[in-house]
Amino acid sequence: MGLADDQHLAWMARSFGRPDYLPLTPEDLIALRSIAETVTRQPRSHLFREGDPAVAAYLIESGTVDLYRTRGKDRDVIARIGPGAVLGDIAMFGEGTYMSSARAMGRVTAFRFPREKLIPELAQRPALCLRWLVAGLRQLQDTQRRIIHLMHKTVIAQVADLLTEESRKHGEIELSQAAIATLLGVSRQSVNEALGAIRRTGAIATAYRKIEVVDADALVRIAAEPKP
Amino acid sequence: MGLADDQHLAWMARSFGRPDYLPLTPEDLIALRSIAETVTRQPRSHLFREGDPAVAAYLIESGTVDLYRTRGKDRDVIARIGPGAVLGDIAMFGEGTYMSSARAMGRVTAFRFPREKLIPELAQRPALCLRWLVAGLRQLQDTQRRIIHLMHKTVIAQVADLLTEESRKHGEIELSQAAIATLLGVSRQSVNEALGAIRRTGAIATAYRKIEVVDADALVRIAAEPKP
DNA sequence: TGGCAAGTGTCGGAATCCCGACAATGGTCG
DNA sequence: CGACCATTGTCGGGATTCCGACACTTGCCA
Repeated sequence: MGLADDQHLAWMARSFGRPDYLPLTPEDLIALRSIAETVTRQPRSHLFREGDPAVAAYLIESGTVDLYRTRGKDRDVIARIGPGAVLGDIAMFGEGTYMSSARAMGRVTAFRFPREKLIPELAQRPALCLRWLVAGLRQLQDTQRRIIHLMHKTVIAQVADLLTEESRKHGEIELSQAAIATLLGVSRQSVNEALGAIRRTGAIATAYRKIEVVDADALVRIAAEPKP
Repeated sequence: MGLADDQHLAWMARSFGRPDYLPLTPEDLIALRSIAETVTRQPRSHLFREGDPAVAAYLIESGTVDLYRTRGKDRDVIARIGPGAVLGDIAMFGEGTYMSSARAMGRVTAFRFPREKLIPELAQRPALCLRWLVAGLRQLQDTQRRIIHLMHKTVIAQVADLLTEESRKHGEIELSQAAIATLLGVSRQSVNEALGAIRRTGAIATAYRKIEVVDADALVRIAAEPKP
């Protein structure tokens, strides 16, 4: 698989993968947790690895997890997710393999839903199943809209959008320009150029491997700018 | 809403909207048909219109339906779908409005699943609901892969891919270059250029509002070509 | 302290694509 | 037949992005 393909897969995982996606209501989760296993992971250990058969879905309770794909000897971080995020569900329902690896960054606690337990539970509780279906489709629709907004926009707008999103989730942004480029499926140089342009507007401040959002509103405006 | 936005919406509808998407097994459909209304539409009449509240999903039994969006006085055909296609389900589950209009081209027969009947049915039959869920997510995954393949490719490869797909569905292709451009979210001139390039390879023959696939294999090869 | 790997900033050329404009041709309807 | 609209084919300018290359900075570790 070529480099370009991996870039696109990373882009996809960011756009489609559902970091911080909580498809169910608290009541649903309570029902679900009766069949969940509680798992704890020490830093730098894996929840699952890319290519493993997807036998379970996970719900992060606490801690931070990196989703990444392996390319040769490098790791491309696709997304950094936190509490409330559900991961692995698409691959699990699709009876395929995980599309990325999930590694605990700090100490992580999570709920693990094994497929052989989750499927019967859903089959027994139609309301739960139906809700999961509806939530999933709604999320799909939102994702569609999001992609439209992004895909034919200038690199500057894409970067601004990503920064807005990341800063909302984790305050300060610790991503290298190369990582941002991977997430967006563009070249590193373009990201550099875009960051420079945004910095000149005063919306952000950049440092080594760190970006600080100074003016969030300005950032949103930049992200919304059309391409003409 | 700007022109560019509409282009992207059209692109989305083609990529995400599920023309010719049959998520369920024949057994499932038999169960579903007990709650379906059979509807018949004369040529040029509508199944639903863009913006209508999405109160039902449809399964095409026979005939051809155009999905289009209205832009000012023009109609942008998003997709032309045939028997087996399910439409309107995402909007229906999401409790929103239809994102495009559906108009019968020839005489059309279809099954109509009203929301207030379908939801209880799914709630009563967990297996059916679960299967819909799994099928939907699997389709989502396929779509993701497909988009990755398409999105950072040359216009020529995109056009070749579209032609391959269309010819498989409806033998001969009756689309104007402007329509193709809308479907792909690119400019008409680029489509013209791409068609010319493909024609020169001998893979297709073009005529007024009609394209004939001469060498399907060559077309697939062109669609797979990377961008370097 | 001195490398060394990782990350950043910048340049210029090449490729792709968009956009506006215009001419030429096909189909339709009075 | 003739007017008229839709469609196709083509051109050139301009904008954006990719790519390879290189110098510089930062953080880490022996």
